[in-house]
Amino acid sequence: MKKRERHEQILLQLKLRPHVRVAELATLFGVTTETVRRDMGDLERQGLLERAHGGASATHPGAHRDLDERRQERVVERERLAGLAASLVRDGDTIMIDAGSTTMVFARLLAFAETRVTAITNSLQIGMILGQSASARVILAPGNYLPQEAAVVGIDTCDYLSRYQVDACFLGAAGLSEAGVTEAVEGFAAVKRAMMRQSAACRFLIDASKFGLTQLDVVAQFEEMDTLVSDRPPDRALAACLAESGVRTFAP
Amino acid sequence: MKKRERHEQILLQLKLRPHVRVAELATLFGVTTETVRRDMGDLERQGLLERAHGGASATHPGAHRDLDERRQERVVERERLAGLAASLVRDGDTIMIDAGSTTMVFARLLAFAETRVTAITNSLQIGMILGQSASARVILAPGNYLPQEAAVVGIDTCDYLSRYQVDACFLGAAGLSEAGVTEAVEGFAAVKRAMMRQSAACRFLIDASKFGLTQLDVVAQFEEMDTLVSDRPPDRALAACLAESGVRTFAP
DNA sequence: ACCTTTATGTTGGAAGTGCAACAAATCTGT
DNA sequence: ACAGATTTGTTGCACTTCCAACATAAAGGT
Repeated sequence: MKKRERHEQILLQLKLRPHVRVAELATLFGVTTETVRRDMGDLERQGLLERAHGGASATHPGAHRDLDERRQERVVERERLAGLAASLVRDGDTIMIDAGSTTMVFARLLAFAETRVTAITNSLQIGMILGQSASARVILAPGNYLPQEAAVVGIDTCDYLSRYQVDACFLGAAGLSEAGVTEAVEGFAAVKRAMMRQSAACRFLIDASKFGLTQLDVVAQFEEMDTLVSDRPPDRALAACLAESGVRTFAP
Repeated sequence: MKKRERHEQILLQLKLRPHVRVAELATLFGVTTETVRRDMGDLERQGLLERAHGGASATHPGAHRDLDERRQERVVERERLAGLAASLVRDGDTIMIDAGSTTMVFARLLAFAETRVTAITNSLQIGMILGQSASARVILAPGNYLPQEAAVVGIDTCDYLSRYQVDACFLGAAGLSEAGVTEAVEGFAAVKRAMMRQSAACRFLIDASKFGLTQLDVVAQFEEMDTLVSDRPPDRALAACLAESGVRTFAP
């Protein structure tokens, strides 16, 4: 087994569980612990994992090249945003949840709060997180798997969603500007629109760093939004657009 | 600083970085390493973190303790079995893969071998593993999410599967005896049967520890099996049954 | 084939960690 | 105040891991 293979295997393992041990991988690969240690050293220098005593951990999902301080601040703010959104869900609600890093935090808080919900999602991670909670019922949509996002998209996904009618949908987005809500990942916009069609209320979870950005796919006009949840109030121009279309905005 | 406070702090830290160390937290909190160790033990029992040598990691979204534990067992045998099964797949094949710890290893080897396949599965983990491979196309079935197995089951799952026709299905099982192939997890048997109906060939991946065991749900009679892949040849009686029904057996 | 570079294995001692048993301190309900 | 439960600290020992230095093996280029 070559070095390159081991490196890939280590990273693959870390996608499946948060932590691997040096000794464990050494026996699995049939090499010395020192070799695994060196492998981990290489990968750590590339920023692909984080070393720990006796093993290594996956770098936090969604950690690209942001400064640590910003990353921490963002976590806190995103947590608050998601907390606001979670407070909009009541026991017994049926909801749809879109794939995304913000909605993932939302799902975790929902699971933690043990809100009794039935949730339909196209995100595998969100399904797994919310599925941990005994008080949640999770239904996963089918479709073509998108590895970068750990979600499914495509016609099957949209078709399947159209079989349900729920109280509300919680959607993330990559941009919010005068053009409306926009998305960058191919296939996501269609899924979001499908979810909107099947929901009595449509709530967007968009953190302030997305304000003013416009991406390729238009997901929704202002008129189609019911609620915007964010970590900061939008600026003048955006706030005017939102108010004009009667979008309720939640922000600390 | 009270216990509860420390617990919250530990979890907060784990939201900011993937891994914390016992010693580090001990000095931070001003308590003994033993205390931190106990705290981590508590939190681990609640499934809120994952212990590691010298520290703890955040539970990875989508990591599963029972599955991880099961994966630790019989690694070598399972690897060999899965390798045999993977060698039965050719470039361009369309296959269905059942949820299970053995089939998960199979999927990993398939991804590693970069076999060009289109795979349909009801297992989220298998979808994620195989989806990593650029040469695999993964289609996920919908359904009710089963947290213990990280898979979906139910009528939707079976319905959806019936829309496809594939070259082969690769199924695990909890028991193989004179009664045939049997399964213990509720809902799995129906999915396996649905997969069998849509496949030209039906291959069972069953390690030798399952020989002689009979579970509640009968998945298949011997006549319905095409191939058995295992890590050891079955004993006399079982081999006779298999031979009589023309089941091809692969075992080292 | 040769040399150079790289990768891997081996070793021994230092340091870190886990565990269990016990003791001390603190909390809790009556 | 008291007894009992819970929590925390202490200690000793076994085990694991780390690190650095060196030896060996494999790979790659000319």
